[in-house]
Amino acid sequence: MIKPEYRERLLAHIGRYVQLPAEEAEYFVSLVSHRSTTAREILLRQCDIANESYFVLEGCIRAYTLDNKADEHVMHLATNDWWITDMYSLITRKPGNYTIECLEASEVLVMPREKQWDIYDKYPRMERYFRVLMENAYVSTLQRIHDNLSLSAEERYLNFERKFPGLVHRIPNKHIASYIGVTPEFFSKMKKRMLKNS
Amino acid sequence: MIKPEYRERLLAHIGRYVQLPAEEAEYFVSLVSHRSTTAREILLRQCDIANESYFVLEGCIRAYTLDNKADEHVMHLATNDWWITDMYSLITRKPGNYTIECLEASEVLVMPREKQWDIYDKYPRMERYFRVLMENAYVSTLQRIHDNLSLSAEERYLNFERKFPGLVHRIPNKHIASYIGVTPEFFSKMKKRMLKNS
DNA sequence: CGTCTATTTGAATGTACTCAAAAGCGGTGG
DNA sequence: CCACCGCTTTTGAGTACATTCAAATAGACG
Repeated sequence: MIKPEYRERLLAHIGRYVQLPAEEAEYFVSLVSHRSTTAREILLRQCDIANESYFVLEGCIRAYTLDNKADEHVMHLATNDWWITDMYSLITRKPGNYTIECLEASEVLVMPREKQWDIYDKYPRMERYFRVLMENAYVSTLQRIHDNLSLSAEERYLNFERKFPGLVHRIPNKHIASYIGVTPEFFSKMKKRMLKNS
Repeated sequence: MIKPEYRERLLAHIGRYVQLPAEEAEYFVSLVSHRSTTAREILLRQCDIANESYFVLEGCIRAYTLDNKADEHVMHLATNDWWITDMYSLITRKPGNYTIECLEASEVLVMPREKQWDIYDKYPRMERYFRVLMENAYVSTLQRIHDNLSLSAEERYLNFERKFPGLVHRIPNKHIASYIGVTPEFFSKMKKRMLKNS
């Protein structure tokens, strides 16, 4: 049984995107299970097929890829009330490129892929929920491309702080450097420079 | 009345993502209208609210933004059988940041936003079509972020040629430079270098 | 307390940019 | 059909932002 507080968190998230009759909402919540993780725990490995999505309640989780020089790139950071998964692998049923790792001990709700797909037929309004989620994820990813092209590293970092307040003090900074697209060394020098000029 | 060939093109596109009864497919096609455009014609201006999506049949259309230094960034290039719109503006009903411009005289099918939203209630399977489109758009946008972070400009250009075969000979190269994230000057030098080394 | 990882620092390097100017190209009108 | 005009592409020189590599320092965790 899922803690009522966590139930409410997920229901509130859904409610922000779509209106649901109580029956459907109950059914949706009945499909997820709760899971506690430790720091550094891996939820999905590169080359595995993603079978689940995770709704983050507490903690922080990253999804990263390796490029052909074996360098890591942090593609997603998820904290309170965000979904995280390897969408490519989830929709294609092929081995993915993402490793999903907990950066802190975390609490998540787990949605099995198969149940998610079943619900689309049973309750079409839930398909709308995920459509709208996808639309928003798509738009914010486009914004990230635009920012990478048009903003300086300092500006991207300021954006990051607005989007993830306080996260810089919770997780290794090299992951933040990777997320905004710079090396850890440059990130370190940049932060120092920003402090001096403020 | 839409040319049967164009009708088929749209139906085939839908068919790649979702199975539809003939009735629903007919209804869907009845919602779009055909439009011929000239080169340099603007379909949507920055700061206007997007009311339509465009399915490109012939020609080439770009969507670009301006950053705070008034530099253009080509966010989308659409050719045969791609949808293009300002998704942010379309879903939020707020003025957008994209200008959508035809780079060649083009043939498009126009889907009014309002009719698209209506159809979600009438035929839930169409909501699935757009959900799946969004999932794919999202995944390929993530891939673009990854490529921008991990590939050299040359590799990004080779990817571009694979994704848009022959387009380099059809449109001003400065747009391609912008799409892959380099200046026109650098793009020119890079192409020269690649020719020499091959 | 010791070990492992993360961060900082510095020097040298490189990739891509800016600015300016010349050359090329294409469309339009005379 | 040619000549012109405007836009695009090319070229070159100088520059900047960010990287790489190496090493020292700091911090976290068992």
